[in-house]
Amino acid sequence: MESARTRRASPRAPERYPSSLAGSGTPALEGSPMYRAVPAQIDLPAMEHDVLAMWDSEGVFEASVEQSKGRPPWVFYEGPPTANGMPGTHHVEARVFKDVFPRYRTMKGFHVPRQAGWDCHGLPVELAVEKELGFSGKQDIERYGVAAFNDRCRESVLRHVNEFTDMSRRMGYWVDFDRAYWTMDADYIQSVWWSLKQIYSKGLLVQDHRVAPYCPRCGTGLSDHELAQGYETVVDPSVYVRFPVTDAAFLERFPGAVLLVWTTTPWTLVSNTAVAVNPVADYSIVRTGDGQTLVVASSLVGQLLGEDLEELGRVSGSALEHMSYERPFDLIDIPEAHYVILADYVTTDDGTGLVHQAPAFGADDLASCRGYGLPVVNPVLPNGTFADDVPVVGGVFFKKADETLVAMLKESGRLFKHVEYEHSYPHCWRCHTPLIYYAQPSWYIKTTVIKDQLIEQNEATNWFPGTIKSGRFGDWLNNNVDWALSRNRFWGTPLPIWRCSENHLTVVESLAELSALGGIDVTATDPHRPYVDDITIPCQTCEATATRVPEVIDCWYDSGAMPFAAVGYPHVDAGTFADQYPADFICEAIDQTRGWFYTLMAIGTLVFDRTSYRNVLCLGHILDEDGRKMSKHIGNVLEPIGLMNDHGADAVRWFMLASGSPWQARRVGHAAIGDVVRKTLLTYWNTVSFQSMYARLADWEPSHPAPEVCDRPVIDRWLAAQASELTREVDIALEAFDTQRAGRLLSTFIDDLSNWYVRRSRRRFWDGDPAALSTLHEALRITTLCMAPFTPFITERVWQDLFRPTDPGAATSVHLAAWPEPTGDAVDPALAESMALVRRVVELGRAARATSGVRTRQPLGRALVSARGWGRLSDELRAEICEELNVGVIEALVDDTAGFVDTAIKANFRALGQRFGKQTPLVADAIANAEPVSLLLHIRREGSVSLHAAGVGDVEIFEADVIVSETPRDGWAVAAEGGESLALDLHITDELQRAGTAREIVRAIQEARKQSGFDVSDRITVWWASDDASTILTLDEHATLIASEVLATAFCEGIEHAQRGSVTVRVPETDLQLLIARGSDG
RNA sequence: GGGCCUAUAGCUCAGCUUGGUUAGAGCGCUUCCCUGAUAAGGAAGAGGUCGGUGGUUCAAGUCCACCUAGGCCCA
Repeated sequence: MESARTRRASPRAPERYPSSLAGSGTPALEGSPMYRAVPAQIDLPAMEHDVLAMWDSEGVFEASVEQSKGRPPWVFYEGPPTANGMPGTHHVEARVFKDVFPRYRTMKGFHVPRQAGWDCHGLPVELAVEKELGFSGKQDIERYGVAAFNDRCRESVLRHVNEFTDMSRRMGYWVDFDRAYWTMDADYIQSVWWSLKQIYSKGLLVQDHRVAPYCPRCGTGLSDHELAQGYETVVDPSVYVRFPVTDAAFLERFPGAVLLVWTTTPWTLVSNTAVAVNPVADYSIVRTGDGQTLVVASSLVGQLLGEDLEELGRVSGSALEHMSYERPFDLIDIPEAHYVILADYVTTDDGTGLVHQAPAFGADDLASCRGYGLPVVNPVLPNGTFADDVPVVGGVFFKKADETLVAMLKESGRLFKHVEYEHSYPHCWRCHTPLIYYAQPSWYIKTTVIKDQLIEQNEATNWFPGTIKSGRFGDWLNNNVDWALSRNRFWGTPLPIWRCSENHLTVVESLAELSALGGIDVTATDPHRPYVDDITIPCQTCEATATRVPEVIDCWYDSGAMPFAAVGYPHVDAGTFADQYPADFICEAIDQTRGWFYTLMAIGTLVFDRTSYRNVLCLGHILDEDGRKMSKHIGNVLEPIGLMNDHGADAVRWFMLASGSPWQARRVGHAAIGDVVRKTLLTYWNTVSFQSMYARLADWEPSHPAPEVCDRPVIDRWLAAQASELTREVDIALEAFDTQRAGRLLSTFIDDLSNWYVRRSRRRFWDGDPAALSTLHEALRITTLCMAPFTPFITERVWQDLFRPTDPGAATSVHLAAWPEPTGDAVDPALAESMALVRRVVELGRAARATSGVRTRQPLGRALVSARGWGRLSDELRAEICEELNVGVIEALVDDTAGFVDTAIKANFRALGQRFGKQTPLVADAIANAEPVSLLLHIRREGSVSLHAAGVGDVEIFEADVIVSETPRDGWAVAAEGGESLALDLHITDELQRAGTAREIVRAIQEARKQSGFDVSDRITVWWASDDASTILTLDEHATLIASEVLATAFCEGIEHAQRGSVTVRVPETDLQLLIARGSDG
């Protein structure tokens, strides 16, 4: 025994470890199944770097994927980031969630391959390069050369890949970068081509018109993203125009009827094609005071036309459908048009409820007119002027035509009203030219055809949080519009459609097919522009030469195609795909609702008739400490690597997973993350360090025999049950993708472990009690395993120090271990409840101590408790309370009839409400008016009591129907909470007084030992002297106790004999003189 | 303009699904206690019209409606 204690455990050991983490670590313990020494202090970021090095050198990630081969797959898809910017803290957020569930599922026995990916194409990449080159439009790019431009784009994509991989590695995100997919790879592009051919062959890929914001000066369309930057407030004319009805039947009922139509863009009236009304709104036909017969929405009659009028009739919007009218201008030819159509988007809040339709210049207009097969006629040239052959306004810039046209309306008597209208209108962010919504030919995927299927697939998908499913995402599907797929750009997947002069189309699925069709081997050609544009093939219909159409596709299609394109399906690897479709889990932030989440589901449904994911986790955004969005502009960006090097990646991960709700916007800052370190990580670490220190001091090894759990002290049985419950509950929470709940369970358990179990059991650890060491060992093993997916670094460190060396069967990494099984027999709900009561009573005791002013070190004779369930507590549990509160005995406060306590009774509304409903307050009154002591005695004797409640009658009241509080009177310190109370007997006898002094002495010596840097196992000698009789008696009585508490091997009266250099100890409120010194010789 | 989310202590957030009469935790602040692992722990105090209004109910932070403010997405 003594030899073990001479081995220094050294709680003040250096902060850094021997850097080797592997099993061969501590040379002195080679081959010994003992714990490694765990210092109390730890530098978390430094420890994490050691763990990263170990994972690399032992290939732990690869091993975890390898060793699970053949097990049931759990499929995860990585949504590809665009790497042409620096990674930010929001990337860490998503990646933490993408990491924790694969790790958890791996522990649960699944095979979880994780392929990284990179999104390479798209307008943001092009814009970044344009900016670098100082370009201001497409003409610049064409002058520069598409090949050279695309080379720059390719290079730009690669630029920050290293920053992304470094950040991912640093945070412990396990994903396979070596097998990453790149959306610009030739194989990837050909998979996309294949899928587009599938969609084309189903008749769902078509060319049509698309209305998009367009800058007539720059000659280019603008993306939504660009659009958002360029809104400016302008004043436009707002005109109300008369459109005479020409429908004979309607005119017969309402002679001279005129549609009153509203628009803020008079120049589009030249192209008027139809008038839209809301099908379910009411429309009134009214005769005004000056004799006009007007048709307007009924709800707008008053504000538009005033009171002086007569309503001739009222019809629903749908009754007006197909009614013909005379258009305001007859400048261009628009055949088969000019009648009323129905459109849901028409509102009757402003305007007239009748909306002018020019399908070439409005997305809504185009969509509704398309439903009627109306023509799309566009008299405006790409440079923004009306075509020269248009009368009157030919050659005029579109905006400038407003003035002329309004004057013409006035002249022809069509103008009803003209006002100025201030609103925000999009302008080009480069040149401030007002944008024109402009119809251009475009390629569409007709997703509206599969809308019902999409809704069905969404029904079968689990969304976290669930509100997205029917909310944001469900709404989006319900309002589905066809997918405008093509872009008139350069850096993207080229649309694989070849067209001849006769407009026959040939869609190809691969370079191999192109080679076969063209008779030239082009399989080695870069499938990007401009190289692919040079390939021509004979038209499959008419044999004329076919060339590729000029467009590339929306890069969102690229990423949505990753389930198959990432493995080159079907050209490269059909087998892998079959095993990995659909995904069990995907996760991104909420902005992907209409991005990746949609494109994945749409493409999956289009090509394979089913969506590509089962469960989708949708994260809220990360904000700065003040709740603002992080942006370079404000300068509030948290740099992720720096954040992790400050606090450790584990702390950042824990924050993301468990602090606040993942699916809500959250504020992140240094304070919040530092909190995680102190509260959760260091508490866990210190418990580990504690276990290691005392196990090593006692030469204890986990393989040593220990009593069965059921034969151990009650607190051990309690902890074992809690640990078992922990693994079960965390499992359930993670199964439901609820990391917040899992995190709360874990941090609560760690708190219980450290601040209740260890606190209460310290003495047993000092003595090397195998039952205590064994119990804590197992509890830490379970905690470490359950926490491993959350904080992979610190748990790995603990695994290497405590569990790998002591169990020959242990996995070489915690991340190769299986999820801990709950031990069903250990769970005892009654014990958990009893312990909760014990802890509540202890809290009451502490509160009573605090109010009494008697410090805890001063023993007290007895305490009295009133609490329901007290009678069921075992003596063992009552003893826990006595020890913790330092009182001699603790007794129930029951059946008091001597006026020793005050008894108060309150109605328990929850119990009463269920039985009495509406009459609850009456019964509660009856309880309040009853005499509490006799009522309570009656209930306790008979089980219930009958009371008369006014307006109700006689009712039977049980103990559960009342909340009792009993509080002792004078001479007691009392605390009460929630119907439970505790009273401390404050009478201090001389004997108690001396016991208190003994405790003071112990405490003072311990403090001095600590201050002087003695090791916890050092033996000491104590010298003392006093003139006070009581103090001398105290030392006589308690010398043995004091000596054993402070590890004194000699206890000498007379300080004059003390050795040189011994330490003086001050004991407050005594005249005791005390010296101590290390060593056992006096 | 439309949809969704959010609003609880000075700050960060639980609690709301399943309504119950003293609304919790952490951080910060004040005072005290405890300490033989801990950067810890405990007690008390200050700090709340649970965003507002109305409704349902015996009873509303919790359910319903409307409103206000903020955020996100879309026009």
